[in-house]
Amino acid sequence: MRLFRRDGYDRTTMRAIAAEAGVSVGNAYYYFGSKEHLIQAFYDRMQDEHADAAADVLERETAFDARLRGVLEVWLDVAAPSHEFAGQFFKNAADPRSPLSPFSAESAPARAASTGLYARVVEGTDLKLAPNVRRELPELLWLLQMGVVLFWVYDDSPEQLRSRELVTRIVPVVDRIVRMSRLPLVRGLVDDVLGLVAALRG
Amino acid sequence: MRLFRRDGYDRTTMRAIAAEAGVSVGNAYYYFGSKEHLIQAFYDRMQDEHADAAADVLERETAFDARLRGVLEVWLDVAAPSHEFAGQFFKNAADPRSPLSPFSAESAPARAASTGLYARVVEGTDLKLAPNVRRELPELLWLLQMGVVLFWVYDDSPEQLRSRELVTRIVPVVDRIVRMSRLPLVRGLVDDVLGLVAALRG
DNA sequence: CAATCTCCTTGAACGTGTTCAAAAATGGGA
DNA sequence: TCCCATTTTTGAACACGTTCAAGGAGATTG
Repeated sequence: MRLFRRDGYDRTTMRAIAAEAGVSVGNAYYYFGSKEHLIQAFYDRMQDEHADAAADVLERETAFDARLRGVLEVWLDVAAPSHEFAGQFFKNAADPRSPLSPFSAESAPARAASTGLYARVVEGTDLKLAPNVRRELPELLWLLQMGVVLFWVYDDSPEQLRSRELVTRIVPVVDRIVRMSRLPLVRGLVDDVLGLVAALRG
Repeated sequence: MRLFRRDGYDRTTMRAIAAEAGVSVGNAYYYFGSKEHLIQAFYDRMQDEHADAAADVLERETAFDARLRGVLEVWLDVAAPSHEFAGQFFKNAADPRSPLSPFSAESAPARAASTGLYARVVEGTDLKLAPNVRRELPELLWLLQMGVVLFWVYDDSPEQLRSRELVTRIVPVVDRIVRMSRLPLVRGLVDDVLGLVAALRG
C-alpha cells in the first residue's frame, strides 16, 4: 500500500513490492493470485474504516437526511487520501469479469455489509414507508453510493469539492423523493421502479 | 476487429494484429499510439451504426416513449455481436484518465453526437415540457443510455435478455416522470435535480 | 535417527505491450 | 541521373505480470 500510494498502481511493479517485503517475486504470487488481488486488502480496509466512521454518524444523527448525508460524506473523508490511486484501481474493478467488480460473487460479502449499513441508515429514523420501499431502499441507497463513487473517481476538482457538492445537493432530493413515495400520484411510479429492480436483480 | 471479435481483447496480441495486417509490430505503433487506440475505430463505427439505425426509428415513430425505446433497443441490436469483446473494452474505457472514457475531452465529439440524437428523440414529439426540462433532457437521456450500457456490459444473461427487459420496463417509467414534471408537486423536485446537473457539469 | 510428506520459497523463463535506433522507401529538386 | 530530406518500416530489446520446475524447511511417522 505504501508503494501504491507513492508511485501509483501501474508504476508499482511486483518486483518492487516483493523486494520491499523482503521476499521473492514468486513468493508474492504464492499468497496473492495476481497484482489485482493485492488491491482487495486495500478495498477491505477502506470499507472497514468507512463502517467505523459511519457508526459514529449513526449514533449522533436521527433524521434520515442527516444520516444519509453523514454516511456519504464520511465515505469521501475515508477515500480522500487515496483519490489518485483509487482512480487506477477503479479501472480494474470496472472489468465485469474481475473479482474486484462490486457486482461480482467475490464482492458479495462486502456488498452485503454495505447494504446493511444503509439498512441502519433507514432503520433509526422517523420515516414512514410502504413495506416494499422499506425492503428495497437499502439496496437503492447502496446504488446511490456507487453513483457517488463513480462521480468521485472522475472528479478532478481540487480536493474533490464537486463530489462534496454532489452529496450535499443530492441528499435533500433523495429525502424528498422517499417522503413523497407514499403519495397516491407517486406511488404507482415507485412500485414500477421497485418491480424493475427486483426483476433485474442478480 | 476480426481478431478482437474472434479471440477477445486480451488474447489478441499486437504481434498477431501486425502479422494479420502484413506489417511489423513497430509499424502498427507508427499509426496507432497504443493497443487501446485501436479500439477507438471500433467505438466510432458502432456509434455510426447506431446513429443510422436510430434515424430509421425516429422517422417511423412519433410518440416519445416509442422513440426512446426504439433508440435504446437499436443500440442493443448494434452492440449485440460485440458483447463479449465490448466487456473487455469497457474496462479500458472506465479508466478516468483514458481518452476512451465517455467523459474525456477526446470523447466530446462522440458525446455531442449522442446527445444530439436524444435531442431529436425529444423534438419530434407531443411532449409539453418546461423550458429548463427541455434544455436538459437530452443530456439526461444520454446519461440513461450510459446506465443501460453499464448494465449491458455486466449482463451475462443469454442474448442479454435482461438488458432488453431493462429497456422495456424503464422507458414507461421515464415517460411518466417526464410527463409528471410539470405537476406542481413534482416541479420543485425536478428543478432541484436540473440545478444539480447544471452545477456539476464539466 | 532416518524417511517421508506437506508447506513454503526461489529465480529463471515466458509472453506481453511498448520503444527506438537503424534501415529502407519515397519524392522532389539540382 | 543523382542527392538529400522526409516519411515509413523494421525487428531486436526492454520492463512488466505471471508461471513453474526445482529445491529447502519443518513437522510427522516408523
